[in-house]
Amino acid sequence: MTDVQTRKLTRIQREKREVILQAALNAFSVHGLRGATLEKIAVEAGMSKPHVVYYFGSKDAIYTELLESLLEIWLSPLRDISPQGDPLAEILTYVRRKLRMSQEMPRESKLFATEILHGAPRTGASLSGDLKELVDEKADVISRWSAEGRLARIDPHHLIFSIWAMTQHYADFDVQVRAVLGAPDDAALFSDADAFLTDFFVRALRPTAT
Amino acid sequence: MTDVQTRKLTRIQREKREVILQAALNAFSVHGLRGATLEKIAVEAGMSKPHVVYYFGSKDAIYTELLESLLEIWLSPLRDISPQGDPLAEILTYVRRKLRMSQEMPRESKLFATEILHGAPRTGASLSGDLKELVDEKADVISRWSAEGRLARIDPHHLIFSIWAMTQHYADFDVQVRAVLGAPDDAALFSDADAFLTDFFVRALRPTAT
DNA sequence: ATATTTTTTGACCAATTGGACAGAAAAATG
DNA sequence: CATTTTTCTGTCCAATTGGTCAAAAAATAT
Repeated sequence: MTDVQTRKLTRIQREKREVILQAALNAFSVHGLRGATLEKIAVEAGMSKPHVVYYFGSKDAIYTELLESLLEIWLSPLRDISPQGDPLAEILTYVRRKLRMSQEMPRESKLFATEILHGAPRTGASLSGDLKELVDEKADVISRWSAEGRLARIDPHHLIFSIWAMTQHYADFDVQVRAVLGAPDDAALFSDADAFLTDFFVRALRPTAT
Repeated sequence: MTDVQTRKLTRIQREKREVILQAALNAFSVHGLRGATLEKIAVEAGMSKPHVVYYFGSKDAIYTELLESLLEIWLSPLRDISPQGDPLAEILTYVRRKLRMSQEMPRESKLFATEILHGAPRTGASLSGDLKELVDEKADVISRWSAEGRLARIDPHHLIFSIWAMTQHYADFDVQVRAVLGAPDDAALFSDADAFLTDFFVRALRPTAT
């Protein structure tokens, strides 16, 4: 076997691959797929360029693997919305988890953002497949809540878009946010954002008294 | 003079430059600065590669010129928020104008998005300068409205961020939006988004009856 | 220790690409 | 018409870059 496959990996192999993936995440999230070079990734990973290729075969493969391995964790907050819970609480929890992910995983957020911004050439299938299915399912739950009068009447798909947009904004466009706010520290910024979003969504989603 | 400068341009020069800028906007908004090639821009503009260089000097110069020339129009809706108008109406108008810009100028939106996503290396000054100044000014207006009880009490900066995020989302991540919604036509999508955002911001911003 | 497999790299290559250059073509100027 | 200036392109170049290859080094197995 001339290529390191993903099937049966030794501990060392898994660690090396992880180091490369982290270095690649740094590079890709800042410069995009074309902007990041194998050279840079290799240097940051502390190994030679051919060694990186030895482990992944190509730059593209690293990028794709990153996206795929992150998709699961990326969607988990949405997946965890429970039809059994309290509607407003469930959605607020979702909003806050997404915001926390923006704070703790900004590189991953930017990786997805650039990918989709550029047309999602290697994610398109997932988008209209798994993602659409999951979103439709949760949209149904939200619709039911609205119909039962436990939540404001609102388009559930666009509601989900708005949550994505507002929470990811703090990671993807942090440079702009920080420039406008005058470079606040991370804790303060995300604390303010949390308060704002909570308040905002409570207002928008609380069912109107009849 | 060996380079075409921006001072005194003939009609023909202005037209040629405009053709190049349009071609470049197409390329940059899809592939980003590094992903777009001079070759592609030249082909799409219907001229040779050195001709493009003749007019702008470098690929970077085209990119920078695009950003600069668009900044003005991009911020105009925010600039037009009037302290004299009705608070809710002013903000709803702003939201709708931003949404319309997402619909009519998605390439421009993506151009800014990629630029900021990648750290705004050639826009940073504008962000913490002109942009911050403008946003602070309008935030003050919104704060006053809130204090006067004409608008919900809300953090004005984060409100502006949320408007940016939600409206630009429809342009920047349209691939994802369309995938999830099942490829609706443009008119239907933006009509729905308009209805959603209007309703959403009315709920969130209407002052609570005391 | 010896053989074998796996890991790691230096040297190299082909393709891409931004752009320099010289000069042709066209237009403006006299 | 002649000349000068502007517009435009074919050709070429140097730098970058993704990736190959042979072989060294290290680890593992016998």
